[in-house]
Amino acid sequence: MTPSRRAPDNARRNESTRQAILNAALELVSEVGYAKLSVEGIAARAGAGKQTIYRWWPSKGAVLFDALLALSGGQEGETGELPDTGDLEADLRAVLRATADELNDPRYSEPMRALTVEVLVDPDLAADYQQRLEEPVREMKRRRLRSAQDVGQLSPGVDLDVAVDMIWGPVRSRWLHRDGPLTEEYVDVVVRTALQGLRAPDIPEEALGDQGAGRVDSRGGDGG
Amino acid sequence: MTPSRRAPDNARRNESTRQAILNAALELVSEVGYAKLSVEGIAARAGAGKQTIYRWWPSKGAVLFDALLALSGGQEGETGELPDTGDLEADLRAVLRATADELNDPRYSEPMRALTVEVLVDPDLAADYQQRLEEPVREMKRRRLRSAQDVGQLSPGVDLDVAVDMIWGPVRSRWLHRDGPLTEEYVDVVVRTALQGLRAPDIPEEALGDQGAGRVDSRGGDGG
Amino acid sequence: MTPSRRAPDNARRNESTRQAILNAALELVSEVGYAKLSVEGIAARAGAGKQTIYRWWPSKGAVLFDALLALSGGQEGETGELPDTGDLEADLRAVLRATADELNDPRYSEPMRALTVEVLVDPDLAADYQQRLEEPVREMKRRRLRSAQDVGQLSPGVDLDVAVDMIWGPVRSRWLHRDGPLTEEYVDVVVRTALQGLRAPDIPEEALGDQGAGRVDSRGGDGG
Amino acid sequence: MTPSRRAPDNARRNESTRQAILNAALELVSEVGYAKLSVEGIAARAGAGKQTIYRWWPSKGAVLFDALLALSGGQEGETGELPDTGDLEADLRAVLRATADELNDPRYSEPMRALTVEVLVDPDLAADYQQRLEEPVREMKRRRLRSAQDVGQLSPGVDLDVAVDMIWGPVRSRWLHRDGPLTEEYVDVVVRTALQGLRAPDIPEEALGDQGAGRVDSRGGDGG
DNA sequence: GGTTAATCGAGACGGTACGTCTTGTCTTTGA
DNA sequence: TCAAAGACAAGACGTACCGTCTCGATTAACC
Repeated sequence: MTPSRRAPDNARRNESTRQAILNAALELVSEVGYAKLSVEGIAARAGAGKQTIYRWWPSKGAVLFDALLALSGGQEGETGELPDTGDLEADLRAVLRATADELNDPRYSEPMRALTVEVLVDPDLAADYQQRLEEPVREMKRRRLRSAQDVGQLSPGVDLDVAVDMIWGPVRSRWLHRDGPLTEEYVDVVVRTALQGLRAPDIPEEALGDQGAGRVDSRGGDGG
Repeated sequence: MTPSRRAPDNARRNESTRQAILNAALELVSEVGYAKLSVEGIAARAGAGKQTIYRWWPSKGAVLFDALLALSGGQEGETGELPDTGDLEADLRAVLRATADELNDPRYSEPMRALTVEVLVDPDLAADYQQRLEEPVREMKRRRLRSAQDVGQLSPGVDLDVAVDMIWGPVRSRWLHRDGPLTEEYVDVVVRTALQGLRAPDIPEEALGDQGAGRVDSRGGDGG
Repeated sequence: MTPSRRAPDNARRNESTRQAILNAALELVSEVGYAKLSVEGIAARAGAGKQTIYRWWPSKGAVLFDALLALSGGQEGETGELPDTGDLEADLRAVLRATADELNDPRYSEPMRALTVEVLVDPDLAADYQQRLEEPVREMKRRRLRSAQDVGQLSPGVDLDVAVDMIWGPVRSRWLHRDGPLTEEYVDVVVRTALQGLRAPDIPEEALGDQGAGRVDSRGGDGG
Repeated sequence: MTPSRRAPDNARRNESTRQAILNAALELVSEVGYAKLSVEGIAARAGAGKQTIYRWWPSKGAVLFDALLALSGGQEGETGELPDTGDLEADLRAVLRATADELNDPRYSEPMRALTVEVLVDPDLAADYQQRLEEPVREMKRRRLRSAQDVGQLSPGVDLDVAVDMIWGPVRSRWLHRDGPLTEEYVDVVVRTALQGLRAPDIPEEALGDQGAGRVDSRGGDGG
């Protein structure tokens, strides 16, 4: 895109100030929570002027978004791939356990929850989020499921977006709404159930390995 | 509970003022959105004093919660039951279609989204919400699923909370995050998949009745 | 005047806060000068909210005006009279010496200079100043001079506004522009010189040529 | 003066940019008034960088001062002389009528008022103004009055600075404070009245009591 | 039925943060 | 090698709401 007449000139941007602002945003959101996060506070903590923030970001949500992206090291377009060992269930289990670990770490989880909530509320931010994070990630998930269809581990008639919803939806939901703890057992059961259905007879215990019983205590104290 | 020294005396409460405040809150949240909803604005619209609001509600989220409860006509404890015709899949289909209809009506949906988001963010409100709405409803869902287990329509080993997550989670998630439209086809596929699993071979078309193909176009324009 | 719907209700005004604001304004204008005087600073020093200032005054100049009025103890309409011992020159000398004393006291002089300058620059404030201070004082001066005309100490043909300008103009000018020190000697000479000019009998009309009468309508519309 | 280490090298100065800046300052001060005049605005209008202004002028007041000097065509030191036809009153009348004409022209008057006010408020600018404009002009006025003393049109005992104040003070005051219109009649009356006072023979010393001599040292260090 | 205590509309108050504006300095870039 | 362009830290502007706090003026309950 040709830089428009009014758009700030990215080349002149002070990178160290940008870093200071993103760090300040992350620190403050951890310390005081998103509701009490303020542009003034970020600027003060970063030793920056407020105008410098307003020059480059449209809202505090956008600052936090960039801060989290930088934290995940995730470079813009770079999506990567989900693991594909040929065993869909095992791969999904690994992926979701890793996700659960991240979501159980408050340093990452609390800012992430704040951002997620802000995205629900700010349509401009939502568009950005959708384009730069949500859609690439969802496509990555679809690719892994398509590959599973190719090798007959997933019904060929299944809509891949529905499949993504069935597998990742419950975990995201439980995390976001704090419906219960995100344990390894929980994600394992979700993966297995999504793939086999609730109606299916229980898998014999011996087939489960050390993942424990098919029935887990999935509800309990939140701890938070 | 004995009324404490400080608690306001419910008996003296002016009911018409209460109604005016709840109505004003609903109107304003539709007109300007939750972010721009303010206690001052509600008071002005309702022709009430700010103190009158602060006397009876701890936050604007709490006002909105009461407003939505009143809107749903739902009286406090009264839970009701999910339909139980003996056919679990048909019953769930009916329930979720009705839910989808509600969530597709912006008059109900937008304030509801606002409240849901506020609950994610305000722990005090969350506790109230959990106790007065979330838990009773979840128990109602669990009861229906338990009944299905009793008649062998659901695997006996399944954790009922996980089951609730598998069935309602994807729909709630898709609605809240605006991942795609909440069509009848979508909820039907979710119900069927949750019960049968993604791995299962496609159900023969003739068995589906007029619900259409097993594969639906579940993604597309949001419509909202 | 009936209080208009939107005007703040003076009865509810917190008098001690008002005093604190006026004091803070006076202190700050002495300490940092008018240019660096800020509404924020006044509010902070007074322990008041900014809105409280904006509720009651339209500008920092207006605050300072009220502060100086309060300082002079001058109650709104109450004008008082200049001394009238029967000796115009002696009376004027006494009055101007007292004025010079005030203007030589920086505690009064510096805020006064700031206000005077602001009046030159802010038309809204100027109107207020004109009505509440300037005009009543000028009328008081005119009254004293009129009385001198009655007893033959001032030429009957002299325009009283010109006379006021001739007597007080040089002093005000020298003070405001810091053209030199305001000593007793200076004001004495100004009084004597002005009166020698003003005391003289009218020049015969025929000697004036076409410059018109000795008495001109020297006051009137400003013309913008 | 030898250019100090820090002073910009005048030889390298871009004259057309300097002109553009002075013109922009004059235009803007007419359009928006001094209060809303900003260095940014001048730079933008002149197509110059802000730094170019800050390099050559210490403040926006200094820019305006130079702009007005350039407008009056007045070259730095060049003072000129007041007319001297031998008739003091006629000469003063002519000079003050011309002054009044200038002050009645808003194109000149409004920037001039702005500058005058700024001089009252900015000591650095005041020093410059005093040295480059005020004092040379006052000396010019003194010269004319001294010449009048020599031919007996002005009392020999009169302090020339007081005389200048008596003649020009009321006009400057009336203009600056918008006390009334600056008509030909007004300036004529001021001149006549002032001269009648100043022309009079000195009052015998013994009549003055202890107020001291008729001639006072009315000028001197400001002390501030 | 009169007393009395709480609620009500209203809105001032001390605050915090907003998003904008300007200042004066520093940095990059293009001619 | 200079000047335009403009990013930057700083901080005031005037506005919007926050949640608390008086005010009188109704109510409503209890004597």
